[in-house]
Amino acid sequence: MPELPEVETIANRLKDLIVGKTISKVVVMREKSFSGDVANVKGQKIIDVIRRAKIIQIKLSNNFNILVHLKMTGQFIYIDDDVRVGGGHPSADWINELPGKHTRITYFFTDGSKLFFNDMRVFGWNRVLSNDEVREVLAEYGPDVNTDKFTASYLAEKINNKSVPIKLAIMDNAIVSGIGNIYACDALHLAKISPQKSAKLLSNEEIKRLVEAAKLVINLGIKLGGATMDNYRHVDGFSGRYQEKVRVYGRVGEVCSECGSIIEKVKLGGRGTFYCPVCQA
DNA sequence: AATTATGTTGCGGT
DNA sequence: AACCGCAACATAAT
Repeated sequence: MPELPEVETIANRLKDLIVGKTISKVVVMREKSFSGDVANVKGQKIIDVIRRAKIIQIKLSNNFNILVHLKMTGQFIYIDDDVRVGGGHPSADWINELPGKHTRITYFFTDGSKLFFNDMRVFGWNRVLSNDEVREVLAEYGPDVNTDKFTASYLAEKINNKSVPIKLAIMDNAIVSGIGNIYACDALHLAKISPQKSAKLLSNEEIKRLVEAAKLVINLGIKLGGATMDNYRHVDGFSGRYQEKVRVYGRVGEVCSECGSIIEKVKLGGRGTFYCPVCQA
């Protein structure tokens, strides 16, 4: 899935586009992508769209919500009267053809506009939940990486007895929310810490550097509208630009911007992990 | 053509 | 309990 910057970009744009609209109809093409009662969304007005962790919360006027996790390949594409917002023409077929092969849910609004939930791999979900149920779900997540609650002392306390590689610790959303594979790799490179290093062996100095680096790369990601490595698109179909600034993610065999060494790739927790063997020794 | 990888996370096993 | 590996699924790349 999109990580925090990608989800933030989508939630912000969605807010501008659909707050105030009323849902007239929901068409579910793939049951696995949707749970809850359609009756609780039909006829309801959208009063807000916010992001928490990597989750989008669409708040409805009846105190219910559509909670959405995009997982790996989920995407929202918004169409107003068949005119693409922004007037762009993204080249990918799965965006030009709507509903497409991977459209799992379509939300129809009373003004004729539509919101498509596409999800190639069908890992993502849309759940209709009460306010209380939403609170319960979100309570499982650690503080968002880009908030003041995520501090060096907080992280130190969370990892001081964890022997897992530090990269897996910062990708654990119960510890800190919002960091996925791309930004984990890049944050560790910026902080000059080996992704394999056991979490509990980090010095206080390293923890401080890591927290600052994570905030920096995540905030840069937000500023650039996320990273479009593959499936991620903005709500109106356009790409993000963080991939143009990526430090190490996906750059195996290329040159480290800091020292000129060749970037290597290993597997950690089953995920591709990119790092500079010299800067992050 | 079969194998491997993919922006996530939750499960079942050790 | 902490940790590891893999499964959920579809596709593209090697």
